[in-house]
Amino acid sequence: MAKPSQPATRRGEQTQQKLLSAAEQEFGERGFHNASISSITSRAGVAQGTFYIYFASKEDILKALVQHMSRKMRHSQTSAVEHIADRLTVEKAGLEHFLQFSIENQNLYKVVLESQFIDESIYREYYEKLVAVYANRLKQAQDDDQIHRADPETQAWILMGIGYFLGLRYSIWDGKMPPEQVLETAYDFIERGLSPNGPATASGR
Amino acid sequence: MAKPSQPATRRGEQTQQKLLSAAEQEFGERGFHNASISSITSRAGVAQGTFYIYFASKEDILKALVQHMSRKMRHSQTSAVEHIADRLTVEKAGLEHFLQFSIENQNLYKVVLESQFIDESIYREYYEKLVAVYANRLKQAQDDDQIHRADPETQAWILMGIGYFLGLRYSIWDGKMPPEQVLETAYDFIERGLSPNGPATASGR
Amino acid sequence: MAKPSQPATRRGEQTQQKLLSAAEQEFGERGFHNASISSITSRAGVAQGTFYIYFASKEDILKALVQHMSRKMRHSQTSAVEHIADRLTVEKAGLEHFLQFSIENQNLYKVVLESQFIDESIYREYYEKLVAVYANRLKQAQDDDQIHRADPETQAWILMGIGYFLGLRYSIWDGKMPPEQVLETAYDFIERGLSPNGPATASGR
Amino acid sequence: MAKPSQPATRRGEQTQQKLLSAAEQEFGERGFHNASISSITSRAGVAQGTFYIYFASKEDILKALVQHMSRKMRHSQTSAVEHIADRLTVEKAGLEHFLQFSIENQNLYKVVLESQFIDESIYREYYEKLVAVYANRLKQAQDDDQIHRADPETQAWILMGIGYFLGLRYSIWDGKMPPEQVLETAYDFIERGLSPNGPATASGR
DNA sequence: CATGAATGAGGCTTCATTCAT
DNA sequence: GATGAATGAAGCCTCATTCAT
Repeated sequence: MAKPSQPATRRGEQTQQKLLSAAEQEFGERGFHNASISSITSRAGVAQGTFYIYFASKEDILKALVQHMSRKMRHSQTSAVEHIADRLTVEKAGLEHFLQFSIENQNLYKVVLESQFIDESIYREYYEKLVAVYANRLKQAQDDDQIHRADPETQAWILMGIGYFLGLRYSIWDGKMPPEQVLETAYDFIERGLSPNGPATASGR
Repeated sequence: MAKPSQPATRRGEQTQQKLLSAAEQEFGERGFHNASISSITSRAGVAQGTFYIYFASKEDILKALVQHMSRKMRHSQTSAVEHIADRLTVEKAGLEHFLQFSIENQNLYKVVLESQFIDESIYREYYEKLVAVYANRLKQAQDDDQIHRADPETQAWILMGIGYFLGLRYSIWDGKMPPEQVLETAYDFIERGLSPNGPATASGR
Repeated sequence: MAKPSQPATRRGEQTQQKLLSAAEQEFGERGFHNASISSITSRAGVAQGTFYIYFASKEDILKALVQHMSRKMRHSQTSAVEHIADRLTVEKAGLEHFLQFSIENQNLYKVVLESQFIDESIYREYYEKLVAVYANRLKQAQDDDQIHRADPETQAWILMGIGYFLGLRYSIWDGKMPPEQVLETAYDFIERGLSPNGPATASGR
Repeated sequence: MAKPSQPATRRGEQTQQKLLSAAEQEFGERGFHNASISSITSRAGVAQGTFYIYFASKEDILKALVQHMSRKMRHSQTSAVEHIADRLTVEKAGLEHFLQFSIENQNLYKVVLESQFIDESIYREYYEKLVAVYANRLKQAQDDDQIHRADPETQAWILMGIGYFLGLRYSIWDGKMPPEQVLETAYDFIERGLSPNGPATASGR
């Protein structure tokens, strides 16, 4: 019942890694509920019982996977844009990078999405941490007057929403980057939405 | 195995309805996989076997539910905005309406979201039909020069993405409409993103 | 519970007939246990409940089918050979006729064979009645010194056994009459086995 | 879904054996369809789930049983007659041995018979392998001019047919060897049918 | 006579988890 | 650390039969 201890030996570490990789594939391909521990151990080439040396339960390994993806995604985002000076460009690059990352980590990404139906808290945590990264970036940009001033957290959810659906539609369903015109439209939308100079509309808020 | 036939009597129709409502609650509250047919039939006040007179399987009733929600959502969207003349206002109203609708139909909405992990095709169908509604609306607005000219389908996915995450964050997680400042930011973003007059940005496209 | 009464009207008679034919097909094609009453009624074009107007249970209609086959088979055998004078020829013709009959009544025949695993008594009755026909025929032939004198009932079981396996192998499995050389060998074996003049063997019994 | 692997330990082997014996009894006594896995496992003294460690399904264990019987029967036949020199005597001894064997292995034998209605292919395989043993024996006898020359495979089906019905009638239904006069008649029939010296019949083929 | 909705018991099968070796 | 046999609860689904209309 107690959380299994961390591996003490190199061999143990390898076994744990094999289990994580196997679970990533199994969950990604068949979904959490259709996945079975025995499939995971068999993919990993270990006996069923071995699983419980490293993970307390099926949900436990899911959580580990989501948290792993959480770190990976945030690092990926950060390192992808940290060298870009222009803040508007940053957000467009962030989207592109996210789409690329989704393609390359399809299984892990699906695991994250599905986690909301297994344990909402790990899913919320994932997005709340990610939103924090975005919101922070946006807040700074606002302070530097490089983007439009508004609630940065909401801006972050919006950007994630855009990425989410474009990612679903293209990265997950089609397995490839969106066509040029789609990216154009998306970049354009983001640029307009975030640009510090509002549109000269009559209703001009 | 044969697809259950449609009810031939009034009584049958009522039973089928009771099952659909019961499934909506059960799936919404416990999720598809934790839901059990016996819970559904017991909520509906019928015997377990009765379920299979009307639905071929657990997945079959899920599909029926998603398709029901699909129609309901599209009608709701359409009728909510059809009397609004200004096209930019339409899209903002559409978002607000969507968020309200999500709160009022939480269970059904969760069923839709989860369906992607049970049968991707019904989930895709749901969103592709919905996107068509939006894209059509946007295309016309473009033709009337009331919104910015760009790929209307992508604009539709973007708007849905914004609604999706705001809906998840507030309607589903918090069960209420987002606070004023969030809506403000979202409306603002949409208005800027769609406004026919581009923002006078330095990077000016 | 009580045996359903015989149909009183012409319409009822037709419905009963439709059910019997449907059951013959259904049982023959899918086997007794995989057959379902609802399939039978649906083949017959009547409602499920109608079945129980004519038959007390699933086993009841099986019994009716076997008894029908029993009469049909015995009539067929009798009428096929009654005009043949030579008693040895009769038995060879009986075999040929049986094989032909098995092909033409495959479904019914399979029903008979399977009945032994549903209700042994109806199966026994079927074969005991059939053996009586054969044994009677053989007894008379012996009395006329036209075949070898031995226990006629055993001779009957033997002839049925030969027919049974040849029927299984060719009529049921292959759906056609055995090749010439097989029939030759079988006729020859029967002729030798039954001929009034024993073989001139050393052990000559 | 994956085919259960063979037991890796002695304990596993024993459990598998217990399940096979339990199934033999259960199927033999109640028939395949009335038999239940839970009855089998309870007879074997293991939990229900244990069954599926060793067999993929109810049909799978049936198949294992039929194949087991197939080997047992063929070995039994072979070893029972291999020391007999006279080929006619061999076939008569083969029949007697078969009848005895059927009594001693009633349950297993019933399982074989019923298998034809569960999976025809395993039933066919059973008889085709058995026929091969007989046909081979008969072919050699013909080559040695010890029996009548004819299609040996057909002769084999005929001998099996004789055994089949006598076995059904006496071993299975009555549970004992046929009375003397029945055996006499059968032996006589076989001897005449197979004897190298044809009967001096008028129609003399 | 006929309908078809309803029943509810029963069975097969899966699988996360435990534990003795 | 690792194994793999064993558990047993739980769930989906089928189907013969009944009955009100």
